[in-house]
Amino acid sequence: MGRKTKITREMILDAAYELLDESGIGAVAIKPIAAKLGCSTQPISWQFGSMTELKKELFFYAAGKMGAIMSSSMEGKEAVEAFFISGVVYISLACEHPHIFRFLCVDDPTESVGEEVLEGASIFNMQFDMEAVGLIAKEYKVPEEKLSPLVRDVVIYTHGLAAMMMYDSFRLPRETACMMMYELGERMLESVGIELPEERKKAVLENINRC
Amino acid sequence: MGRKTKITREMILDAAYELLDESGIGAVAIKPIAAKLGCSTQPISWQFGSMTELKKELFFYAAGKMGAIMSSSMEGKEAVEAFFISGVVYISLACEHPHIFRFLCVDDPTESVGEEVLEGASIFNMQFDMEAVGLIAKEYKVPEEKLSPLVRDVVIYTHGLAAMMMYDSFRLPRETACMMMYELGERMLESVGIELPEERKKAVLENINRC
DNA sequence: GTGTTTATATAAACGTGTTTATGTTAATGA
DNA sequence: TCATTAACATAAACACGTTTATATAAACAC
Repeated sequence: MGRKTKITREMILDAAYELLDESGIGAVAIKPIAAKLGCSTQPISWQFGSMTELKKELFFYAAGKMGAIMSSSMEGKEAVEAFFISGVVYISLACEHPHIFRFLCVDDPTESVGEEVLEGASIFNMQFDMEAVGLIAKEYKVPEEKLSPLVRDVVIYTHGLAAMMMYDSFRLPRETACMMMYELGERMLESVGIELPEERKKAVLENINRC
Repeated sequence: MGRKTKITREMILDAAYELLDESGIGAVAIKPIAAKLGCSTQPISWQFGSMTELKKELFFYAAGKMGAIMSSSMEGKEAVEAFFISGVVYISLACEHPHIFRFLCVDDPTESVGEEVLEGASIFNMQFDMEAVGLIAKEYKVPEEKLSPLVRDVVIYTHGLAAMMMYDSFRLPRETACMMMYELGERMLESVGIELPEERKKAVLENINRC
């Protein structure tokens, strides 16, 4: 019983996500959200109680969107290819949606999410990659202990590259950045005897616009 | 003629720097600064005109402090050693003064400094390193074209590692991070035939607390 | 000393964001 | 139909930060 809800949680999160994407987490405030939705601030307060609660949910909302893009991009791909694709998507996110990248992967997660344990933040795509270690190790018969630090290094490198691509203070085309990531990974894998066919590179770099 | 100035520009910048270091750029506001100095907001407004102007100067003020630490740490060192030390200092800054690291090396510089051309930001220690390329290339008789991309990759890796060390969402001891940076650089340099004496490593890692 | 200029205090105006108090509309159940 | 309740609007209270208007205090010039 009661009135039918016109302003849903998802509508609010969508509006908040838009503000985040356009102008950063600092612009995510109750009045701008209300303005975007053409309503008063009441429905928002009513649904989320407080802004910190809204931002907490926004974090998981955005992380979910990112995860979905990651998953769909990697779907059906072979292990090594999937690993590189995750890097391409990561870098592309930083280039095309710097505010979201910052919010998810650079900002202190405890500020938005609180002290809860989370698998987000800079460790964001780390899960993807740690899964990848097992798969690649099995496929190419390389001991995990040898492969793991290399993958870790590629992840760190990718994170650094992506962070540099934000707000293009680095002035580097996205394709070049993805290429750099790929080539570093290639060298790393070659050092443990994993050779990659040349057409793989093309297949990976085709995913540059998946974002 | 006129009254003697009690609240100098430097006192204000110092207070702002403290707030930045303690609680991030969001805490750098005129009232907290005034509170720290035990004065009204008037001297601050009077000296800087506006807060954006103050933050602009704060950027260069903080960058100068960082540069001084860098320089003094690298002073008198051999080229390769100096290169690695700059990385150690960079990572240490991220660990010990995350808010300052973020402000200088991660945040969008155009937001604090405006559209002015600057050598700061993520390209921050890049100058140091690009100087280093020339010196190392000369010393070890390696063509700069071969060395340059490697150094660039180490810089990117170091940036990623440092960014991950902020707010210790990565939960890695600083020493370990510095070691990782060193070892990656070592491998890179070895790939172009530059061998490093073992005692170098110790000398570099001794600089871990220079911050 | 008097006046002028510079540096500061006091205090208010203004904007913006959060939260809450109160009232109103719309749906449901009896 | 009427009471109840959920969903919303209106609007105010409050906190904070920035900026500005006005007054006061200190240095110096004469």
